[in-house]
Amino acid sequence: MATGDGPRRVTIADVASHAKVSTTAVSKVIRNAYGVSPAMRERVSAAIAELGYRPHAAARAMRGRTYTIGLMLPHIRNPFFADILDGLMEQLADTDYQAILIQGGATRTTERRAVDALIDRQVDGIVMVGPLAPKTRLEEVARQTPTVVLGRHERSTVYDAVFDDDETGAELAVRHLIDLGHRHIVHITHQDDSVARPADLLHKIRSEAYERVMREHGLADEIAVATTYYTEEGGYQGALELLERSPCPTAIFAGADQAAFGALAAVHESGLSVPGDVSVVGYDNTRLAALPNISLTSIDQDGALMGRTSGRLLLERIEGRTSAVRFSVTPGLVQRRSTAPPPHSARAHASSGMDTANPPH
Amino acid sequence: MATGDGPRRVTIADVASHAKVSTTAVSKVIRNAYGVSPAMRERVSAAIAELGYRPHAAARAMRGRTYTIGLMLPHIRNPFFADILDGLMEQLADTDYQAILIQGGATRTTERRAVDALIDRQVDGIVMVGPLAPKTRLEEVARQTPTVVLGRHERSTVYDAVFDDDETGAELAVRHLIDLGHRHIVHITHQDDSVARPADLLHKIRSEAYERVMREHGLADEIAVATTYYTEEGGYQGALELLERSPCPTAIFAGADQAAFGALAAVHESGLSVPGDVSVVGYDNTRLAALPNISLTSIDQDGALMGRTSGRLLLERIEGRTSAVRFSVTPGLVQRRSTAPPPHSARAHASSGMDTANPPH
DNA sequence: CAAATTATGGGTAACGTTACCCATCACCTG
DNA sequence: CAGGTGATGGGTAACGTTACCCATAATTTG
Repeated sequence: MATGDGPRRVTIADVASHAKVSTTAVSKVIRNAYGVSPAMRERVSAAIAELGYRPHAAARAMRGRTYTIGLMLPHIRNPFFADILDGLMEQLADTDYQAILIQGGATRTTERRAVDALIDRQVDGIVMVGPLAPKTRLEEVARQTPTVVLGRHERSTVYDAVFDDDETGAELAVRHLIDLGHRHIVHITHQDDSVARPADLLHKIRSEAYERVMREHGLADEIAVATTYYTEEGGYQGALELLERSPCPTAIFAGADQAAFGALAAVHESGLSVPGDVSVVGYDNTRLAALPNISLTSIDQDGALMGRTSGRLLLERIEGRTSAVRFSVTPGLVQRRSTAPPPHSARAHASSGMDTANPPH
Repeated sequence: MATGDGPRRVTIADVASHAKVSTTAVSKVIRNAYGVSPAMRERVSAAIAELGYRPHAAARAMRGRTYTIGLMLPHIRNPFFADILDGLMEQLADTDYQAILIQGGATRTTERRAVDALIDRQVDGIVMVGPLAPKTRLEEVARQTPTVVLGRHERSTVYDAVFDDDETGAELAVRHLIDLGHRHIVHITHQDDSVARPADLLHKIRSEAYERVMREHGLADEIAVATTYYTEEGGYQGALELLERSPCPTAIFAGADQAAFGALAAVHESGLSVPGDVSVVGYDNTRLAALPNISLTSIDQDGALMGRTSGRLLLERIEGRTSAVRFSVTPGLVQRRSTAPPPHSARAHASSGMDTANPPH
């Protein structure tokens, strides 16, 4: 190995000899453990400051805590996750804990590798955002390390769950479109290779709520779902596919803002206007949705609150709580200019279908 | 501590006794070290597979490598960073290395804490994206751990540098606006609390190139810079401030797409149209810029390439390279519909052509 | 005032892995 | 065939920290 290691790292032993006390004493001070006199604390703290000592997290990992929380995100591109991270870091700010992120990717395999990496690095707690793994795997992880699962709905006794009421959120979106007078309402959902029970995955819940509400309003025949991905590219492809239907849909409910952005692009490229010809609703109410020239109607869920809560629950677990907690946030509709009543029956579309140019890359 | 640790972790000793060899032998096999016969390799591999052994990264950290690369990002909200991460992960995909991320935040203090956290966790290499720290600090880090600094321009003998030619990029942007006939061109830059030499920070380089090009075209008197942040909010505030000038600017060059998005919002809110009244140029060419109803002219820099290169350089350093490498990518202008000639004092060019940027009303 | 209790500090053995070195053994040389 | 040379496998001591336990001093109790 080539690490031209500079001056040797300051260790607990250096601090101990400098302060003329034992390493045990130093360890107790830095951990705020029981059995240290104020004088001792003072003395050791001074030595620590003087030498610029920092505990070696990797060494701690062998014996005690690492003061590290691992956050597994499917992908960092989705700005909604930034809200979650902000919340988590806010919660951790006044503690000794550090958050590290790892990208889980789009498949169970890559996700597993990522979470294993977290476990191998001996993090004290794990937050998994929208994991694909089956419940058994989640519980296996949770038995090794305190875990919060964010975005899944199943009930477990070994991990805590934080989620949005996706059922209600999707219902708000579809109802909003129906109330505006739409009937040809289509949906873009997310494809995954998960083996989890569909009822526990947020995208399944959203898409099933879509179908349910449609049926409840006598629109069973209008149900059409494109199964692509909660990404721009996925939304773009899904919308292109759905816009070829006849009659052409007048409203698209995308399961995530990212997908809605792609859908907007597809609508525009098809020569149709939003919301003149097609209304679009997203989910997550990311900041981008509020930009005036996107102005996307979306379902708001409080990502920062979810992040803060995840952090809090993890700290509680680390401190010893063993009972499982479920925390649910309530979504709300934020109406913007991407939704409007459908065009009147006798309307003339610009020729649809033709210009399938380049996807936004 | 409450970790209800499940079954004890499989260790190298378990593998050794199961395969009836020494722990040393197992260690050699998993590290691909010299001195193992094919038979031995076979035998140990079988035992590893059978027991589902995974090396304990935290324990490895005490002796050898952790096979971990740490990526420090100022903030994950900027989608440009996702490109960098994609590149880095692509480069690492076929190796044993894992990437972990850490958010550095907006100040030197938080950044320092983040990078220290990486060092304490004994990562084998660090990529720092747009760090605020002074060069001395970067070199201090690099002496402890192989380091790539991404986005800064200074020359160092202890770390590798990967960056975009920001000078050229900014020049492309400003020239483009000048060529279109603009004179009242303003700039939005990023504020930081760095103590680095201004000439080494990418936002300084961009803003100085803006001023230089303006001067070279006899537009010294038109120079106006808002110093906010490379964020949506920053771009919004900066644009509001700049739009109050008299005469009103006809073009805004934002130092980053994120800021440009905010600027677009501000322009719209001021009742002005893009590009009818005001042209806007961004930097980074993030995917969002390509969305039809944003359609932002931007300077493209290949983030994935920068990420891949960072990974490669780090692996080389870990393998023993000690000389310093500098890698520069060349930016290019991607013209979209957010830029057009300035409105003419008295003429009937009446928003010719592209009215596209009108928000869906 | 002796005995019991509490408060405080330190010694030591791990934790799981790897670097370094040594012991063996088979195979070449000349 | 003695001595040398690789190739292969294993023993052992760290790495920096903390949990557990014990020793001592200080205080309270009966």
